[in-house]
Amino acid sequence: MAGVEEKLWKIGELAGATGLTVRTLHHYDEIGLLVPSERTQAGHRLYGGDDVRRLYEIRALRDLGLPLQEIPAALEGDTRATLEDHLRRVEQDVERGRRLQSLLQGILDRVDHASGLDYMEAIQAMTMLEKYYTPEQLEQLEARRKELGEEAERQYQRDWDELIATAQVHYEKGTDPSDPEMQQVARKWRELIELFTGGDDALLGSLKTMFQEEGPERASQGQIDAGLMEYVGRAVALRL
Amino acid sequence: MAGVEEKLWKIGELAGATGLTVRTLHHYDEIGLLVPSERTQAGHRLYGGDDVRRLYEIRALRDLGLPLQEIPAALEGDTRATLEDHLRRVEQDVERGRRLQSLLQGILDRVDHASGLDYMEAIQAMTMLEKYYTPEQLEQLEARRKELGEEAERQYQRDWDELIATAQVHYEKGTDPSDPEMQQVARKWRELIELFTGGDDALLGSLKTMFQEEGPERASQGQIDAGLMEYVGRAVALRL
DNA sequence: CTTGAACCTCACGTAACGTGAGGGCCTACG
DNA sequence: CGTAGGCCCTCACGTTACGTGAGGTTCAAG
Repeated sequence: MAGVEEKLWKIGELAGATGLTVRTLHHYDEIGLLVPSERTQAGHRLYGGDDVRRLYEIRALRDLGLPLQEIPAALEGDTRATLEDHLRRVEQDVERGRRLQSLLQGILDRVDHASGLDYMEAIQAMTMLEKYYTPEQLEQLEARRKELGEEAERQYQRDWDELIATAQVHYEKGTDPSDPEMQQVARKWRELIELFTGGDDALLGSLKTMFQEEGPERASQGQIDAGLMEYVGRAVALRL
Repeated sequence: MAGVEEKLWKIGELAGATGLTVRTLHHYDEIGLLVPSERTQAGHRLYGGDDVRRLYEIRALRDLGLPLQEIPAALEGDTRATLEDHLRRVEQDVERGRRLQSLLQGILDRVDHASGLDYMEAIQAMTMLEKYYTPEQLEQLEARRKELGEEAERQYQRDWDELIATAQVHYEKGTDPSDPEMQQVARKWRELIELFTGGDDALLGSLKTMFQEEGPERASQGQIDAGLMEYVGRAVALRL
């Protein structure tokens, strides 16, 4: 079959035919990914049929998100392993993205609905929540919040604000934890927590862990200090 | 309060305290993100309380994946808009990642189970499927394949291979489409397609569109050429 | 006064090209 | 036959968020 000249492509033609840019083909040449098998005397690149076929394969793998560096290996038989590795990376990326997404969503929601909370506080808060609650628990909380609606949530926030203020007053006055008024506070306290956890003991556990490890100030966004927490803790424990 | 000197941090101390590297702080200085408010005579950087607070905010926003370029805006009041934009980008990334994930998974599955299909063919095939089927339809197909199990799928492949071979023979012999033998083929053909679509008309529609726009050769991975397709089409349409 | 630690300023490398800058080659048209 | 486009060539810098030396200065302890 000598004398049968196959078509040779100039770089611009090949670029036009494949939808890639001339610069991209230059780049592939530079890094040795696709070196045209011929050049004209003037140095112009000429791509043969094998080059073109290789380019189509390169583009297919690139479009799958493979790093250019890994494409030669994939074209020489390590396809399976290369693609499996890549899939694992993609899965991890997606997972990270999802966590980030719910984190951001949580921050924006929190700033919308919580009273007087600025962005940095909301970010701190959500970051802490991500640390102590599992993704499922966070979804659970999110779901119940949506179920209750915005008004109920604002009311819930107001109830807490008021309850904490009342407790603070008793704490400063030195009211005994067993005092009926303080026990009334304690009952309401348990009730609000129950409303939050929805009776889920795992959620309650995560909440307690967070308060223990971060301390009441951070866990409550500065609403409850260590002294007040300890005082309320005693009243709640009495269960009179 | 004059004379009350607040603590000034040297770059190494600040790096150690925040978990960042000295190089990172250098970088933030270079790009103007965090310029230390003081320097010693020798040129050593000194960070004041305001600098430290700003750094914590910077780190929080950076950890949310915000580009450094957008952090100044976020720190000066455009927080909401910046975070919302960012959330949208993250959502898009996750979506792209998910599509890519199912594409890769599909390719690997296909190479595992389809007879004699190499990677480039599998990639071509999956890319084409992604073009004609909605993500939901792809999930649906995936789900049913898992439901049926590997053996059933291999059997399904063998059934098609055999049926196409038989049809090819009749096509070449010139058997009339209305011939009982060919009508037998046509019934089996309808049956296998029904098995594939599970009776879902939308799926059937996508399949037909794919065969029309890509042509039988590409859509069938080279198993069915235009002539055979037309011939079988006539036999199937008869419904004797 | 001398070290060793900590600090400084360049400056290159990373991934996959985009975007000129400055300069040859080729072909059609006047 | 000269020239104007059009296509080609080779640098080489810019992008993102730093990592990693190189080479030299300053600080704090002995």
